[in-house]
Amino acid sequence: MITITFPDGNTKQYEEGVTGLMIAKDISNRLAKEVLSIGVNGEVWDLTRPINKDASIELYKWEDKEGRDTFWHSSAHLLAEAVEELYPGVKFGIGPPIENGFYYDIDFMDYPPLTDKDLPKIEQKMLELARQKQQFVRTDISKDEANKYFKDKDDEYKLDLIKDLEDGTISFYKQGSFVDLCRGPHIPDTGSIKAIKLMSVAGAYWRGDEHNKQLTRLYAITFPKKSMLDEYLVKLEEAKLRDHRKLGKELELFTFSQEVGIGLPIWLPKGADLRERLENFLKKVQRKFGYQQVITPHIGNINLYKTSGHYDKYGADSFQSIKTPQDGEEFLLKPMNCPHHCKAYQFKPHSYKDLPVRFAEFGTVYRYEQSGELHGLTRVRGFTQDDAHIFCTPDQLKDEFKKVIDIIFIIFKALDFQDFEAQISLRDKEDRSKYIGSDENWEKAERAIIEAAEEKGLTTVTEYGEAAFYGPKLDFMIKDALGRKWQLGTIQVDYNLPERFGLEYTGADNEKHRPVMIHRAPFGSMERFVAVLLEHTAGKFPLWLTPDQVVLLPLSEKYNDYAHKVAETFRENDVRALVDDRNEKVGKKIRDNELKRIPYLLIVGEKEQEEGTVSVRKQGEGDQGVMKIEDFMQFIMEETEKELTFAQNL
RNA sequence: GCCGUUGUAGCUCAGGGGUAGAGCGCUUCCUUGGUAAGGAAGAGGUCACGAGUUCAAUUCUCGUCAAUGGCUCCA
Repeated sequence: MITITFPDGNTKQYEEGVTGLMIAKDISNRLAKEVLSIGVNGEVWDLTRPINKDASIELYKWEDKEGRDTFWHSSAHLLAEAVEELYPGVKFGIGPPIENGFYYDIDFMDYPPLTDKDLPKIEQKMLELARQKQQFVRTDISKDEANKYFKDKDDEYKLDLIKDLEDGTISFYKQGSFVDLCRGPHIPDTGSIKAIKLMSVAGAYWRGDEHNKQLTRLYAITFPKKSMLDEYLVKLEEAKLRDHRKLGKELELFTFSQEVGIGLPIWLPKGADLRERLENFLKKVQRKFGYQQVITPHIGNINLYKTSGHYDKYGADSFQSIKTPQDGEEFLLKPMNCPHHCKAYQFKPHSYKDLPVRFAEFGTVYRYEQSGELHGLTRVRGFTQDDAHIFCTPDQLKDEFKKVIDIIFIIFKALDFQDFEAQISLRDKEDRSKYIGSDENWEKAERAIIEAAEEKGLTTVTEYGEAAFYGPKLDFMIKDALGRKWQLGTIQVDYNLPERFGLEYTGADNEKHRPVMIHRAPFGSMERFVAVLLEHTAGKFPLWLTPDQVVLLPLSEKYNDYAHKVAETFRENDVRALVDDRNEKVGKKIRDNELKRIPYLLIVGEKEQEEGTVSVRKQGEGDQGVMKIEDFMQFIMEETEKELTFAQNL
């Protein structure tokens, strides 16, 4: 007998060789139907794999990520089986579960390129195979046997994978006619896969390396119930309604023009208005934190970027230099603000007593992003960073870093971004050639970030190879409506540019010292931030941010003058008000302005005109009754003020 | 940059080898209204661009450009 310990601490005796499925059945038949995999001493196992020793276990269902991953991973095998039947001779790469479903990378060899039209056929095949309730059977296998199997199959991708595996840890899984190299685990059989949707086909380089062959990646999702698939598809449709590109158009915030150039956003009046308000908000916060605004040019002499190292790193893949009538004179559109700010720092000698010096600028930069990477406002070629550079002594570094984290928290709280991920981005462990500066400086910088994040109690993930070329970063990632992660706020520690530019301050010892630099941008860029904000709010901005706070709806043309007069009074008091004086019925005006996400609609007719009132209608909540003009103005000013001070005093 | 998809009116989209359609929006007129779409008329399109096939191409083929879902990249 062995002892099985459950998550709640209870234990129970079982025969040696008991399986997860048997334990689940022992608890209840219903659980046995729902369970997908089992955690055995922290490892996820098949439900059919015998447990031969005492163990702590946890049963995973659909609600658990481990359960879903097992389900989707098994679905990936099912996809592969279907594809192999329909396209004999294809070769398989990898097929992992992802956040929403799974994919499989497949080399379709000489078959014509797969298109969307081929997907339903594969779906049908999968359903047909699933209904056969094929069991997933695990076999432990030696490295030699594994190699032989895939050599016979002539599958260089699997052979490539086996190369990195240790003998004795290799297993195969078989379901139906399909055998795959796989660590597992899997669900007991394909019968529980009831709903299947192939989402899209994409190209993906083998092992994510663009020098390797591009395989065909099939994205798909499956569910144990048909209704769950339907729900998922509805949710997807709803997410698309929050797409910032759609909302940006609808709300007239920004646009693009091929004639201006791809990836170069044009901010329309309402968008510019919104952006200005965000900028002013941050400026106020930064003033409190001791920042000073500077303004620097959009271009800089090419030599500036040779000094900084940007030209060496990115020159070839950038917008090319701007020439002047003067021979040999070249300028670059600035890809970053830091070199300019270094020069601002050097305008006069600094004493240690001056530090930290904090230079802030909404600096517009230009980067030649690959055309396939451009994406709405989140990835563009010209954008404005809410940039600042802090020049401080090494002693001040950690404190300064922590203060920047505070600023980012203020912003995230003010705009209700609760679901973010803090990522520490360090150097690539293997390839140091991508970076400038000494190991010693890098280690110092990396340590400072790790410690500051820890002391702030941040939960972080660490990514190697994600650092900037001059220093490590702490990045704040937020998801868009479709769950794609975007980097917004970033804080970077840099010992290298101060060295390259020869920055100095005089210490208490009357000797010259080198300051440390912090690069930071809490929004990241105005473009990306507004995009993510749009998706989070679905275009319903808080009162203090929204371009139009109030629209007056005269009941008929007779009351247009009254409406305009009221709106004018509002505007004189900084309440952003418009009049919808179209020759339409009030129901129509309400509908149109609700769709434009105007927070307050004020209906005015005969009664209101006579009494000096407005009939208030709140977005999404309907009629709020009648108020005196002054009372409403007072009310909305207070609401706005309340939001703003709340935001700024966080 | 690579793989897939898409490109028709300002917007959302239908259509299809014989040079174009709807709804919304816009203009004008009627209507002057009480909390999510009042009515009528009208203007508006080199069917992304370039080549090829054809008596004839917006439609078929190829190329280019752009958008889009991914991959790679991202100072």
